[in-house]
Amino acid sequence: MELRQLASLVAVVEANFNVTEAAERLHIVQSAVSQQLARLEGELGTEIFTRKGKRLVSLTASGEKVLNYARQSLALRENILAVGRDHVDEDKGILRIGTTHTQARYVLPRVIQEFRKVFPDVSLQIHQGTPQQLVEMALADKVDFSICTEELGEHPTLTALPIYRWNRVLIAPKRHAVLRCKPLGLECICKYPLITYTFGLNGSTHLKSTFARSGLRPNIVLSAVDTDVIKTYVREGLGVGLIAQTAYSPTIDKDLSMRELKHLLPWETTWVAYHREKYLRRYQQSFIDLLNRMTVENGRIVEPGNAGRKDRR
Amino acid sequence: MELRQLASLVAVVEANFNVTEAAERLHIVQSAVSQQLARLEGELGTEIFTRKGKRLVSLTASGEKVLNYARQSLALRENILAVGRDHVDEDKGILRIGTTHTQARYVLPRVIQEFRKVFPDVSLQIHQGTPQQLVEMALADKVDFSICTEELGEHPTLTALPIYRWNRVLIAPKRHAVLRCKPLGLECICKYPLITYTFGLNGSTHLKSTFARSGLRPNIVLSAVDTDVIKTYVREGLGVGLIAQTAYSPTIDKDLSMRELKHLLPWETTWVAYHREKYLRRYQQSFIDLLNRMTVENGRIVEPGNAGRKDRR
DNA sequence: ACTCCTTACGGAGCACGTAACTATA
DNA sequence: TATAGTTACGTGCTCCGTAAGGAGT
Repeated sequence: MELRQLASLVAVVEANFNVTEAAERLHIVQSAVSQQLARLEGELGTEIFTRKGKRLVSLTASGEKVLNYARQSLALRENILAVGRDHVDEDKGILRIGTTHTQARYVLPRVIQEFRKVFPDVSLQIHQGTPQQLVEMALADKVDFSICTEELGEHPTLTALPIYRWNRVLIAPKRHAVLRCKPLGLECICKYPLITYTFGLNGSTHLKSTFARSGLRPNIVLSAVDTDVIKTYVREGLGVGLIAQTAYSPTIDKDLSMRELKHLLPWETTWVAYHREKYLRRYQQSFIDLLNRMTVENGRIVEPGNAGRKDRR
Repeated sequence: MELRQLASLVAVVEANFNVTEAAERLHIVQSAVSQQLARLEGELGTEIFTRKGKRLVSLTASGEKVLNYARQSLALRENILAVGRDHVDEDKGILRIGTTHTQARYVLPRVIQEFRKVFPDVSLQIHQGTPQQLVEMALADKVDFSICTEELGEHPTLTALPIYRWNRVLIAPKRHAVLRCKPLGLECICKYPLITYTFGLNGSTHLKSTFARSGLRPNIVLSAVDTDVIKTYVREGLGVGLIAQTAYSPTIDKDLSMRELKHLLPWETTWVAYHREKYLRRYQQSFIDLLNRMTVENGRIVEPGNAGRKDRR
């Protein structure tokens, strides 16, 4: 039994039991994949797939077990290859980051700039997705690690590290009625149509329950995955925006008024997470270290990688 | 990179960097192993071994990491093959048990008899060793699981399950002076030369500290790994024996007097343990289930596999 | 009719074995 | 000098590709 055969098995499953597509992903012809599968089943003396005539339909009970082990084997191969690449040139390679729009747009630029100074020969890939997708991507090694606020902290096969804590701010067009509320409270905010992040993104899960606990039903007229979209509609006068403080820029957004809501809304933690068994190359570890040293002051990222405020949590 | 290459790497390390010996274990010629290693190092682009001229001396830093992953890969291959064998004939195969002399001689026979009734086509292998060796054997998959009283419960990469609790009895020739002690206490026992298990076997670690805590220094004139050896010397009049209650047979040992010491000496737990990631075939799981259902009454194994006393722990 | 999988067959490459060479103890 | 490892080369097997055949939608 060789890894080649296990790779065929995994590829076929990931291609929804379409052998032809699996072959394309493996950059070999379809018949070769068929042969590997036949060889594997022959060697194990058991059917891995259930079939309908010649078509593969699903996995047998044994097949499920084998698949599980096969995936782990291939992950180990990746680790071994990574050890090799690290040794050949430990400052050169690819870094694949999975994250949400908001992180990619407002948080990561400073970190990435810092990272590029130290590792100019590492090419960066940013893969965007929902928190659920980011978990999948980290588990399947489609990305080296994922960064976002939800989902990451809970999965048992991911190692998750907290990066920073943040809260929301309210944004509204200058002279909007909400700005006259003194003091600014939840009931007051709820009087106006709200625009905020789509449920399940950027910590909106906690947000919802906070309003619920106060017995308030916010009127969310629009939700978006994307802070820029929210700002746009706030500018259009569609409503009042609730966005991450890190996403508010006093210079770019000077046409919008901002109010902090730290005292009203729950704090969120943004995490970085990677597969528990993954070998991290030196520069990957360095990136995570940079994230950990990242300092947030008044919701603005001050200086990743310097001494800064260390007592952040 | 294929498993064949990783197998060569592991074999060489396990043969103390002797390529010739590794080749013999793999049932191929030595040059073939050399080639596989060269191929692996070539593909990784890194030296795995440090060399003295042509001879392999040790692993490099990368080599250590690779070896670690390689071992895990090969363990996964074993699991996959086991899934296959389970499917081909789930009641047929080999069961390799690692254990100490005392377990093999006094505890396992009843369990094994029961097991053979259910799985007549499983061939059994008993491998004996010290608790330390048994841990190694379980970790390296030289045995399917290990059974003994010490060491097993602590190792993090082993799954350990308690089987039964036991204590020691005192044995002495009929009419020996120690038998006249009423009540029988530790001080009294310490007046006579003692014969018991060698340190690190059959729970003698706890035994030592119990005497120490009472401020007593037992005079252990002979220690053995083997209960039968202890009995022999007790019969010779060399001293008083402290053995596991399960190892005393009223019929065979009717020339020796026995006294329970439950109230004086610490209880020991005998464990079964296997590698945390190991796939257990059906009959292996069944054997462990049998061990778990094993019932001990007055230190005698009553009936493995029946209802019996279930409130044992 | 089209897609998809299997099987047969041929060529290229890889693995293993033999053997000659080289280096260490 | 004996032992151990590398390198060279030949043979057989594996793997991949092409292509034909059968099975499902």
